[in-house]
Amino acid sequence: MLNSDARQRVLDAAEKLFMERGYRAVTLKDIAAQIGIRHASLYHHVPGGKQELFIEVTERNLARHREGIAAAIANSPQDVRAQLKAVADWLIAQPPMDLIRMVNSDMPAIDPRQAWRLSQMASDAMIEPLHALLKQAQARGEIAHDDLGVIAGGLLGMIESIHAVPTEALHQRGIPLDRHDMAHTLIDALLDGLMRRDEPTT
Amino acid sequence: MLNSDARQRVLDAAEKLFMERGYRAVTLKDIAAQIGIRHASLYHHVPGGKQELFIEVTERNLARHREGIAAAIANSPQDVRAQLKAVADWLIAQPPMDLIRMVNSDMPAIDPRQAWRLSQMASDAMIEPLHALLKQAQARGEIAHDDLGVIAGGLLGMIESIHAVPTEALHQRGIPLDRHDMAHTLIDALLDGLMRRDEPTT
DNA sequence: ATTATCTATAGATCTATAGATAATGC
DNA sequence: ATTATCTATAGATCTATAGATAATGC
Repeated sequence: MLNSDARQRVLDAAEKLFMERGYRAVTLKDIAAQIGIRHASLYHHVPGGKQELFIEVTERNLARHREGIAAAIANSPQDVRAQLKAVADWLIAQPPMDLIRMVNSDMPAIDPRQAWRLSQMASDAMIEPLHALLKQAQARGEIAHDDLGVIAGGLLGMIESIHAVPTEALHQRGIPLDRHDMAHTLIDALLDGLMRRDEPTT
Repeated sequence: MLNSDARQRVLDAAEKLFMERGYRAVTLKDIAAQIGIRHASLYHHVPGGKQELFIEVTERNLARHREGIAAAIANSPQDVRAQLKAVADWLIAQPPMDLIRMVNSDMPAIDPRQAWRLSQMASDAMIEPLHALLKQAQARGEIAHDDLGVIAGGLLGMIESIHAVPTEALHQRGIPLDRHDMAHTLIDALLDGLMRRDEPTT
């Protein structure tokens, strides 16, 4: 069986660790330890070794992101705010997608052609769907901006930055804003703007 | 001489590489190679070894960020937009400050007490100055929001995300938006909001 | 003289392979 | 029988130390 249950456990553990810490910061022993086997046993499921394992699970992760984002949008009303919040909720529930680390640390460590391919996939899976969402909202007249590509990237970075808030920090705070609330706050701010608009004089 | 010229070169190279790729992804050999010496020679300047080197240059980098951000603000007019753009210009000129990677990959790899200390420093150097900037703008009546702490974090993530745009991508584009222009675009968007506001009927 | 670098090497860790043993599915 | 795991080990790489050699500053 080329796609056994055990193989999936290997891929799941590898995906979680690689996405969380990056290619070089994860050893095969770490991955094996997480599912309670010896690292040599990994090769039975992934004969290609560490690099191929990384490439496979990164592809898998990006494909899931593409689907998850698409589903979040599809299950929301035709409204930028609702759609962006649905996307954010989905992203927050995932392991961090650290594109800065991917570009500057992971990609230089693997085969350049594969790196290029993965970078393309990342752009297609993460930036493009957001860009499309924004363009459609613009077509509907909800928003107005002429650099929506740049906005899509910044929006993603803004949402993902919530993954830099350590988990404990959320519990020990006075008013425990959870990650989803934070994401919604950021989206509202970007849509409505921070500038104070003078109230119409009553 | 405890602070020789050669020692500074070591720290500079280490800082650049560690900030770019993260603790585990940089070897002492990488650092030595960048300044054209053998890795064993590093120990003459940094007897504490890799971990202490990482801690020292991370502290240094965070201190520089604190100063650089403060200076950018101090040299700007009292205006949120100008101040934020000055901060962004400074950040864009620095190596990426990948807080997601720091929290999830670098910090778990070093001594927990040092990790806690560095995390505090990062918050003080990066988030606090932005938070203070926003609070003052609010006090001046320029902006209005009641979660400026969250906004400060998101703003930082948004600006830093520009470091995920590969350098080549900037050159091969039709209209070559440079990183500074992108940062300014994002700041304008956050201040003004994306929502279309109906023009006053003429 | 002191400071900076080098060569050589130890010991740990990491990726990967080979071949034996255990578990599972007919 | 086939699939999954294990032990043992090779070879590479990594951090770190020791002691020799080269460069520099009086």
